[in-house]
Amino acid sequence: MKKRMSKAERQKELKKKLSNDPFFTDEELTNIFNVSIQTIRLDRLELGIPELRERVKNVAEKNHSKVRSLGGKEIVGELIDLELGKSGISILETTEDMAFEKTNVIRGHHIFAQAESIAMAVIDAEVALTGVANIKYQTPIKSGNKLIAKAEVVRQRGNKYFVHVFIYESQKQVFRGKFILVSMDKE
Amino acid sequence: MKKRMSKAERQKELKKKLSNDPFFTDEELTNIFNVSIQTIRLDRLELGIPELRERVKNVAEKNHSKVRSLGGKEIVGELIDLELGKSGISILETTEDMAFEKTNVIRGHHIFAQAESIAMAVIDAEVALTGVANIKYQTPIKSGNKLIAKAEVVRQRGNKYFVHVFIYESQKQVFRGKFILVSMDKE
DNA sequence: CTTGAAATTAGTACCTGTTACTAATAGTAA
DNA sequence: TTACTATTAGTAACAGGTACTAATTTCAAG
Repeated sequence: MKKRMSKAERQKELKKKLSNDPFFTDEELTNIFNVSIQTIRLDRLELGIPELRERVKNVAEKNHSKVRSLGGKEIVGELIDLELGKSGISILETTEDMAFEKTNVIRGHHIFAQAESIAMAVIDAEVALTGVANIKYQTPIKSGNKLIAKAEVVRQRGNKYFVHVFIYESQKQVFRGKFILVSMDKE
Repeated sequence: MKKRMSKAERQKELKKKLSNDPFFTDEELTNIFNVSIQTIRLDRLELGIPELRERVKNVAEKNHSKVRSLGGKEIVGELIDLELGKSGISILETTEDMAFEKTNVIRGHHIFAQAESIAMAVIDAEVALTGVANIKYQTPIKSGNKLIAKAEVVRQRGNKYFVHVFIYESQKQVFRGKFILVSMDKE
């Protein structure tokens, strides 16, 4: 980036640059755009772009408060009732970032994760592992809806548990699945 | 938090507090623990906890660069081969945060997500939705392993696609699933 | 009670990446 | 040439620290 571009162009570039990488200091930006630090600051002011620390904080806060939809938490959805070894209920508030951008339809694995999650929660064992699952999605679900998952232990044989999970969205069943979970209590 | 606790106790609390909420300034911490700011700084020094800005930056960086294992990206795993409408291959590098803390066994939905993802990728249609999936997990997978998913379109009827997905970990099959995907090209 | 070490507090200089402001200079179009 | 915009320069102040020195408090053991 040697050339000096026009103000408008520079600001457009600046905006883009910072939106997909907010970690630049003003000083680093002076080298990139080959203008003085004052110009950069003026640009940020005009564009309403906050300072580095604010930008970084925003990124951090966004990803911190998020219930870590998947991966982090051991349970997907909010556990609202649990009878260990028998049954359990969980609620999952679906959000935009669980859906396909174009259609707003919730991606299947989120629903699956909620189901798997509640299925494992009801098992009265330290650690469980999904062995086999026979699942059926019934309706596409748009983001913004609350999903209520009900799990029931239907049978137990040795360290194998058979759990049925049904997920509803405003009375309508939208998912059902049969999970076979294997406890691995003693290694 | 009125009481003055022992040094050891305070440091334990401090560590915990900052690990699940890194956004406190030293000054805020003085109020929480009812000690001087110097003590807080000494504690952080002894515990090797960096300053607020560093902590925030770390959170931001972690969640920024991360391939957003699930949710963000439209594809889970790295697409390495694709013949649209026919077949596709993807690789997923499993990491610790996809696994259960205690056992290091990868959580089922990550595997499912990879499978669903590659299944949808091979479909020659703008948007697809998982209709029915009949899946089987075969072996527990420890984190750190590479999963290779192969998807194949076996049949197409109207806007319904039948896709088989197999996932392997070093030659061994660890998952198989049959997906029925419904394209929703024209609303 | 006294002494000595650990723990805590105080205080200062300095650092980064800024905001907020004032003022000078360069570029450009009428 | 003039008027106006864009850019640059420079300074004071701020938050949230680091790094260091030094004083003060606490508290248990002799």
